[in-house]
Amino acid sequence: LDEAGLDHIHSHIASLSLAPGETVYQRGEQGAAVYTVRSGVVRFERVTERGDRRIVRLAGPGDLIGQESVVSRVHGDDAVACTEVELCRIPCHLLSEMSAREPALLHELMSRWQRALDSAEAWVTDLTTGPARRRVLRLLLKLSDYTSAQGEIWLPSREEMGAMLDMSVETASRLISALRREGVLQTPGLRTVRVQGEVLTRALAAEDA
Amino acid sequence: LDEAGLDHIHSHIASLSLAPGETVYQRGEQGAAVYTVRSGVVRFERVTERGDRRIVRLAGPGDLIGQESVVSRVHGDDAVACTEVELCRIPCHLLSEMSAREPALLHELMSRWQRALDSAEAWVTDLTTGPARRRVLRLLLKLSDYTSAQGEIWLPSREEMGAMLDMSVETASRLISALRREGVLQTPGLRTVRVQGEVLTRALAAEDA
DNA sequence: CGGATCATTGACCGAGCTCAATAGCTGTGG
DNA sequence: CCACAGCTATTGAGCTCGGTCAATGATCCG
Repeated sequence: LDEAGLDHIHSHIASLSLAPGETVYQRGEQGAAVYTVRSGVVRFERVTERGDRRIVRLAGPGDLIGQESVVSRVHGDDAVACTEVELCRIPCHLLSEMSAREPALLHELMSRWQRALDSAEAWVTDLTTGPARRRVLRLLLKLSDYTSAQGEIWLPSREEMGAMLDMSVETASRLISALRREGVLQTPGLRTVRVQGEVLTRALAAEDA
Repeated sequence: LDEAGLDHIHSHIASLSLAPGETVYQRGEQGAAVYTVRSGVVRFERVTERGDRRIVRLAGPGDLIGQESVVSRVHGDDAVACTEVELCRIPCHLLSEMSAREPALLHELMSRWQRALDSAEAWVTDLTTGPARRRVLRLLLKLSDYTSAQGEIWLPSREEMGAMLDMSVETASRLISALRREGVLQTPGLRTVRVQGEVLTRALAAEDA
């Protein structure tokens, strides 16, 4: 890409930051851009027929979100910031322009789609299977991918955990408390958790035995 | 596309049919082709750390499977025929050739990816949420999308239902029996089921109330 | 006909839900 | 600076849904 091209691109890419709870987009909207996550965690949620929220996937640094806009599909879920989040907003028309010049970009785009699909399928096996305690441990393992520079991991509210793992807030709370007592995790702040990967892995192995 | 082009394509596209239980591909393999489903139902399954099978998604007529091969990713799950299945096998190199000539094809491909992602996310909200009876009813609703020409719907074995809905075979059996007694469904054959959409919808509404 | 596999049904029990009370934390206004 | 209101998290008590174990039918071949 030449100099003028880069300028053109930058002038159209906006970076934006969201506070926890703010939404990137909502179900049913027709988006005009895709976003890359620079920092923080974004959740995708849907509402069941019965009316309860269910979190179906997470995205973290490096992930692409809102791809459906590229194929002119309306968003199928709400995308909401879980933590402080920094995003890059890339308009779809820009993406089209760029990919016309650089076909490898399309390959990359498809690759991201597959990554999202993978993570949605893994969600089912990891977080909706087996006893509650195991699901909580697997969630912690997944969240540890999003460890911050200071070595702290975002700990969802109990209600969020419930929506991710399909359990009541009480059960989530009981299990986190139990793990704290057992020394598997510490909670320096209300929304942060610290675990030793080693200990977590051992706890999971014990669970799966 | 000209005449010669079509010949070229047809000479490379093979249609194949699988018996129930035969696999299209396996986890970890590096596929060289994608497949479209012409008839029948294909399941995608993964194995949890603990060793139990979990079905994470289904594909039916019109769906594309094995897209990950396009971006040179190994398959993340096993694809297995649930029923008698007819597939079209499209080698990836052919897909590349064609999409170079016809860019709309790439758009279509991405659209299929999004459809798969959608269906994986819907799986979580529909089939892993709430009490067992509700999950069974929602599964029947989903399967009714694959109703055959004779108005019969494929009914999974109880073990398969267990792997889809994360429940024991006994619970699946009990619930199917109960629904049969209540007149919500009939099972003319062991692996086929007949339901009135109307009745099913009402049963679900009662459930969600 | 005998053996194998899958579905059904029963009895019992425990994980996790519901309801309810208590404890912490945060912000707001006096 | 303190008191109070509004959340969220924690903990307890009791009950139910669904799991486990086990026995009995139903089907399908060989």
